[in-house]
Amino acid sequence: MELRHLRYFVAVAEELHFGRAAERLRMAQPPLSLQIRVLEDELQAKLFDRTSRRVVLTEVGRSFLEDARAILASTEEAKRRAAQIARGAAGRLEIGFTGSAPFNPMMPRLLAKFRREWPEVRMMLYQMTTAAQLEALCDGRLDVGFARPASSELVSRHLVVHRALHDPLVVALSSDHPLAGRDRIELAALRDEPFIMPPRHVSVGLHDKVMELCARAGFSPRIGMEAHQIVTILALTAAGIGVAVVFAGMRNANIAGVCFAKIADDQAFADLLVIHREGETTPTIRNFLNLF
Amino acid sequence: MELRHLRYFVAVAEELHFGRAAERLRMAQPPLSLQIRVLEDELQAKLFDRTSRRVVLTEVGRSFLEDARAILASTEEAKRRAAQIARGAAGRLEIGFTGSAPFNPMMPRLLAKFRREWPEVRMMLYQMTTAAQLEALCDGRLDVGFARPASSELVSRHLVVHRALHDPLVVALSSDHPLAGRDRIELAALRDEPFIMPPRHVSVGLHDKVMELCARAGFSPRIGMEAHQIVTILALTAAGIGVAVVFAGMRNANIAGVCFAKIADDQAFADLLVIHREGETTPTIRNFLNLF
DNA sequence: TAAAAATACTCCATAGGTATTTTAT
DNA sequence: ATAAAATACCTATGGAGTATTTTTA
Repeated sequence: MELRHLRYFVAVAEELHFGRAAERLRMAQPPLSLQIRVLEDELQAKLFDRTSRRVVLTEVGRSFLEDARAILASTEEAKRRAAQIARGAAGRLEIGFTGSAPFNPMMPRLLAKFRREWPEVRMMLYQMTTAAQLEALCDGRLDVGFARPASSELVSRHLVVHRALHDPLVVALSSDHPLAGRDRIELAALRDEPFIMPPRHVSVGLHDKVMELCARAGFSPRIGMEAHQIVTILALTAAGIGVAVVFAGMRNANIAGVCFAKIADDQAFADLLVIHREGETTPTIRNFLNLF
Repeated sequence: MELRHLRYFVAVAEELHFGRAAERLRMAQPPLSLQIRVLEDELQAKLFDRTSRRVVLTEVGRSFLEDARAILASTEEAKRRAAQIARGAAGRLEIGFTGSAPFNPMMPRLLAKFRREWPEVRMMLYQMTTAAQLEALCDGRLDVGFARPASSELVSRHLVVHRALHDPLVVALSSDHPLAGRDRIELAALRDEPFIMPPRHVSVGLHDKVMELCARAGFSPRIGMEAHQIVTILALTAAGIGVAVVFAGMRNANIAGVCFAKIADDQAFADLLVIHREGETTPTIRNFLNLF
């Protein structure tokens, strides 16, 4: 059985006349009769009771007409959907992001813009560590990731990065801290403070960057405590347990008892990157990247 | 697009290997590659990203795979359903019956038996006058009818009758009537009683039969009242308004205050007939008639 | 008898086969 | 170097056309 048989059958069932149906199908009547017979043979059931004077649907024919119409409609729908996805106007986009990414309004704004332009694309959002995102990007579980990998994490992977945001690093201090309220401080002033940091394996980029900045300021930071989540780190600084270096976007976290101060070092930044597979041709992904 | 394309596509999508898919489809690899390309051309979208080393589904391909599987499953389902209806094992059976028919357990029992043997067939039941049934049978709105037509009603219609039940006619009397309690009475004994009857246009068969029986008993009945429904006629006899001749099955109506008596005339019967179209070949109808 | 479906046959488009080349790891 | 897809070309099945016959209201 082929869709042709269904198309022919529906035409005859609608016209109840082989000649007119053939005309509508732009073909001759005999091959149409033949194909209907072939269909009947395959179904092992008569679809029409026909004499030379009139053609009527049998009970089987009435049932099969509904089914045939539904199947033909499904194929049109499938074609339409395929074309839509090919244009990037439908389908799914798998998006990874680190816990800190959405605190800067840039990322939420970007997602909103994409939604506005491509409302039929389902955006799937997954909070993941940078390392997990790189892994997932490589084996196709993610399409784009928002993260701040150390350049060492990118080597030999077929990934491309794109700077989404120039994100300065700031110092987070308890409001009770003597330096609280300063607009800008030298890292060296914090040489004796305990630092609160993410474990290196969770956030290689930030960890190494802080180490590098401290080294340049002439000291090696004492790590007072480690916490996986940036918001946890901020809560700990609010409690006066130590100081931390975090992304400027975290000012938006609005955690009570925390003050922020710029760092007097022009290398004090950790840009937010959008990461995707090299040579990715999926239109949905291309549409997303074209928003920049 | 033809179902063949979908079958081929699903095979390749499942094997992710043109050679193996071709083997599974019992065909050579080159025509398979060609047909997939034809499909892609029609959809105006690539379904696979393929190199000579590996084949992977594109986003469009993943979506189209779901659709293709669903469409192929629908066609199988449609074929299965058609075959079932062709065997008479599914579909609908339109059944007409006069108000009196179900009072004899024969008809309910028959329906129950059919339901047991062909549980997937939906029986549609319509209470209709005999004349309406004959009309509906002729133009296909009914498949079988339970009625007692006068033979004059059947002339020149392409209908066939089958005796479902030998149904004696009995006299219905009020319990207060002097003749109440008799097992069997002569119709002549009722010559002075008002008769309660259905209007002739509603029930030609019963009306004419009563007239004929009375004529043979040597009188012409005085029609005291007319009522459309047999149960109404019985209620009126219970009230002592007159006597009536009804089908023996109506004893089961259990209406208080009514007595029944056999009629001393061997022509006092009005068999219940099953009526259907001549040369009807629908398997559902054949299955129903085969229950006799 | 006339309208319409079925049959008989013919033809050619294209699905599918075989042989070979290209490509990517 | 090799496995696998693509390309080139050929074959033949069967879908569609034309002419004619059969059927039934």
